[in-house]
Amino acid sequence: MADVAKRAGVSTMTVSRALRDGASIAAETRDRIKLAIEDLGYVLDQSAGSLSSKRTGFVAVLIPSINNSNFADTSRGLTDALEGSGLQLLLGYTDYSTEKEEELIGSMLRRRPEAIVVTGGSHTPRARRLLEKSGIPVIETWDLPSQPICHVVGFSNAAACFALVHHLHGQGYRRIAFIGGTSNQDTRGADRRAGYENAIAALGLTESRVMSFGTPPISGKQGGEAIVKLLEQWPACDAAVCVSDLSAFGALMECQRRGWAVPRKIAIAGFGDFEISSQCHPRITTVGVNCYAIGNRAGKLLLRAIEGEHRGEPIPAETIITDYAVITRETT
Amino acid sequence: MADVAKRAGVSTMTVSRALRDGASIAAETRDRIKLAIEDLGYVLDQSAGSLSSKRTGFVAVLIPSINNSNFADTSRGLTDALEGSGLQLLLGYTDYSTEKEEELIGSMLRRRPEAIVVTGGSHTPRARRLLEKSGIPVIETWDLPSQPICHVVGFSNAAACFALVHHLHGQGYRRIAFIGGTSNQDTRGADRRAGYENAIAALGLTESRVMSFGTPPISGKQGGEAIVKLLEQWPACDAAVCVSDLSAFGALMECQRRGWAVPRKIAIAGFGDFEISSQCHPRITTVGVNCYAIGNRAGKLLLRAIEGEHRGEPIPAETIITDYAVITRETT
DNA sequence: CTCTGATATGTTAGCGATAACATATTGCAA
DNA sequence: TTGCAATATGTTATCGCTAACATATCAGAG
Repeated sequence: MADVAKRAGVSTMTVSRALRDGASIAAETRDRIKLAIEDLGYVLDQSAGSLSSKRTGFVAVLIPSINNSNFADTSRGLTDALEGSGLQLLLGYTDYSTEKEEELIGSMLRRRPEAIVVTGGSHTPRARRLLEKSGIPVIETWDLPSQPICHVVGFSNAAACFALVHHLHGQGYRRIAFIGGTSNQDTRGADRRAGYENAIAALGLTESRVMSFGTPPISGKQGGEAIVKLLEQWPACDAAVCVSDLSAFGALMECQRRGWAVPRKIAIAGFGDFEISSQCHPRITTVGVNCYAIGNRAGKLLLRAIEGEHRGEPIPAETIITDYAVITRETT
Repeated sequence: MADVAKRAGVSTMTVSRALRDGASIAAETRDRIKLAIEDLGYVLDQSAGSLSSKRTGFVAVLIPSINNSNFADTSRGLTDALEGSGLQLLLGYTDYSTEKEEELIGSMLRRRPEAIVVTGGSHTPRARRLLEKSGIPVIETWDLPSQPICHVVGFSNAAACFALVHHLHGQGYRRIAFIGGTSNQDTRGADRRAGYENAIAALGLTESRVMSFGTPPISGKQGGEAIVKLLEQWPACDAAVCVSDLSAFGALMECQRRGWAVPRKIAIAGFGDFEISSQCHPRITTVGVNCYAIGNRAGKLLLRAIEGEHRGEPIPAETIITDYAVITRETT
């Protein structure tokens, strides 16, 4: 920057001002500096700037997996909300593990993000402590934690799954099963299962049929294997609720492969409204959960929170509940 | 850090050493410092550290889209390769636009990454200049540029698509069409189309049938619409090569919806071997391109390059060609 | 008992930018 | 013409950490 300043015949402070907007600087000087920058191929060092200004321009975002169209949509919503704000996403993948999340939170905080967005409301005690003491706005998403750390943007996975089972009951299905992963690490999956169990009880259905198969997130392939095992164990079963659309899709395709009519022999429902569910044949009944909106509203909330923090007037903790809807299609 | 130092009765330098491994420090002192850190809830400020050590620990990665399982696999490969190295990905999405790429390269370089990975070999002139002058290892992936900037990890999209068409010809198909997006911004898509055209010419087939539909990346829905238009325009067409598995899947599902037998009425092939292609019914013939390996090998290359850079012995530009293979399944 | 080299710790001086304040310059109302 | 606010630029002192060098301590060889 000193080189640029010398070449433009100004001080470094003026160069610094030329690179930001909102600073008072003569148009002519700015042009001269821009020229010098172009000539020298200078690129601002933002880490140095952050150190001085105490604004890193980072937002830390932790999602369970990159390879999941739901979370991809959420981070797209976030990216879009932050467009033009000068804020940059620092993305991390937890692989559905709270231990990995804890580790990632640590390494993220070392970068001094201005806010942090996490997926879900269950964390290791240490992770929770780190978040609480971080001094930056924290947003928990994709869930409605009973004891939120700060802000929340999400919905109740249990209620959404309850609604889905209720809907299937309304369609006349009575022997409804649930297909999900084997672990409780995927808390959203566990919540959905809880919603299923609640619905079975509330509807007065006698038997709950839970087929746990594979480590979450369960794949399409595992969904296919699960439905075969399900029908072996409970041949009379007339509907299967899958923990995600991906497993529902796998189950559906396996049925087609075996010549099992869907929904005549067995109905299949998913969760998440992945793109694939509206495109495959037959189209899959699912719960649409507005992933993009979760990210986008979290992004907008976070912008307000950061601005508040910066002006010394922190905004109070907010809980934004996003909507979901059962989408009836051809598999039920 | 000064607080921690005071509490542990040492200097800040010793605290700094306690936080890195490889530094000479007494185990007892380290424990005392760790304790003080835990008590005070201190979190190292890495930006300040980077400024001093000139090592930011960032690796910039630009991919066209987050919502594409191919690129998701590539970044997973990268993440895995970098595991434990202390390097952190700085991910950016170009939306298949070179303008956006240029802008992103600028904002990434301001963070002083230690290496940068870009997708494809075509960039705006300014973007190219920025990369060349960046002074860090640059890796172009997913392509074999004729004039690489530095390192390359990829394959020839044209050759891979050529091989696919050749394979279809071997299966007996003669009136082969290509379904892709309308723009040339997606250079990998354009390369695949070129490979198709070359193959048609090389095989002595008389007519090339290119159905361009929608802005890349074309969706499953667009794939479905495209195959309908394709068969309207060229009813005798007996096989369709789609620019990606997603569009192939959409086309396949649309055929099923209309009761068109695949592959009897028309064969369908994709590109990329997305998970979906091996799970749907019938399974889709495609070209497997080893996305994970592209990311993983790029990651390992980059580690060597950074280390070389750091030791003052930059490694020479490398070109790693990853393999691909036509995977014959049930749609052809 | 001294000397040497290894190990452990401290001191000083930045890294490259910006905040905060100081100073020049300008325009325009009185 | 004078004075004062608004605008444009410069100066100085950090931001929080680590490199590089300096110093202290100690074990073991001679």
